[in-house]
Amino acid sequence: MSKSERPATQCPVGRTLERVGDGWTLLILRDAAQGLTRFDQFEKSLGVAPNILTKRLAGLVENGLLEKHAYSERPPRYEYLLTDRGRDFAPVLTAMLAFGNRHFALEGVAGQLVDRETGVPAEPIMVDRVSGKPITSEHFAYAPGPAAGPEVLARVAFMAERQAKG
Amino acid sequence: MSKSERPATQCPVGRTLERVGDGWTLLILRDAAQGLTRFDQFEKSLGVAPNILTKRLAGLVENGLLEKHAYSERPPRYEYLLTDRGRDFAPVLTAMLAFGNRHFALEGVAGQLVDRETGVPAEPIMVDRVSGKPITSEHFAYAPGPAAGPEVLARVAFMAERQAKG
DNA sequence: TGGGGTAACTTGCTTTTCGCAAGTGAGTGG
DNA sequence: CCACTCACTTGCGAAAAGCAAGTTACCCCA
Repeated sequence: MSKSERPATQCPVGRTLERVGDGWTLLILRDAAQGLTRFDQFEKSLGVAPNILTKRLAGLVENGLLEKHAYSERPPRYEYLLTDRGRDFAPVLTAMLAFGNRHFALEGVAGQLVDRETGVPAEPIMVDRVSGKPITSEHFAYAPGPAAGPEVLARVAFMAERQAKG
Repeated sequence: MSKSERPATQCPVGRTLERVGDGWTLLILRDAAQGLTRFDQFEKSLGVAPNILTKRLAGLVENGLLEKHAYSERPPRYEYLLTDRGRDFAPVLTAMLAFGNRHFALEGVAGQLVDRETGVPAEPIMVDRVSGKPITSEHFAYAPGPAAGPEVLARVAFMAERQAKG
């Protein structure tokens, strides 16, 4: 996507995508969630070019999802550890995992989340933490928040108009 | 990322990213979920170049998330409608929305999901549909499925080894 | 009948980014 | 002291993205 200064969206999805909405970045986060920490581990696992990896790791550190930590001073060696923010990204990956299994597991499920105790595969869905209601368009709607600017308001207005008509 | 034939991952997250793991593609899906259907609506909303938009829409159609539907034959006019598969992608966007609001809403929340009846903002989390347990690494682990090949098995083995050590 | 507008693109060109290969620095192991 | 590991950087050609303009096929209005 363009690097040039586009006018900084307010949309929370857009905000997320601006920072981590890159293929390699998401794969790095997947691998980090599975316990990879070192440059060459990511390099081998992903088959990514080192210059690209350097950039993506720097971006993740800059945005606070990874922390660069020296585990050896001489020689200088680093590992990249997930921060709390990075760990908090897990639901996005979980949602992608579930979606991939539902739609792109042609030859059957290759990897899945299972209950540690029972071994039963999970069926991850999104619910509201408080009410427990599943997040569907039936129960929930996109609405402006306290900081909503014209961009979001216009979008919500469009959706409302659309709902009224059709 | 590279278009050249890399050896087709089995990882469900990887599978998903291969097909829709592109910034513009994800933004198109966001907009489609909010009711946009037409070429020029996406073009204006996203500020994306038309040649790029054409490619992304074609990719989404090819992967079965959108359907190209003629709403006028003369002149030929098309709209792009979410398929069931496309609608099923919503949890990923919801997870990104929640993540964005938790971490990148500097000046306050601009857009959020609210309960249609009560107007109370949702706090979307992932749970197992059957047991209702929240999807955390405490309760759930990544495990090979019936179709797991060496790639997934090696990854799981690595994670287990890592867990054992500390 | 003709000028303007809309919608959904395509084409051509420039700029940016990516991917690959090779190189570098600071060590460790034999 | 030679090979090897790790975490990179540099240089270069290829691929992709962005921009502007053009195209097709209508409809509307006077």
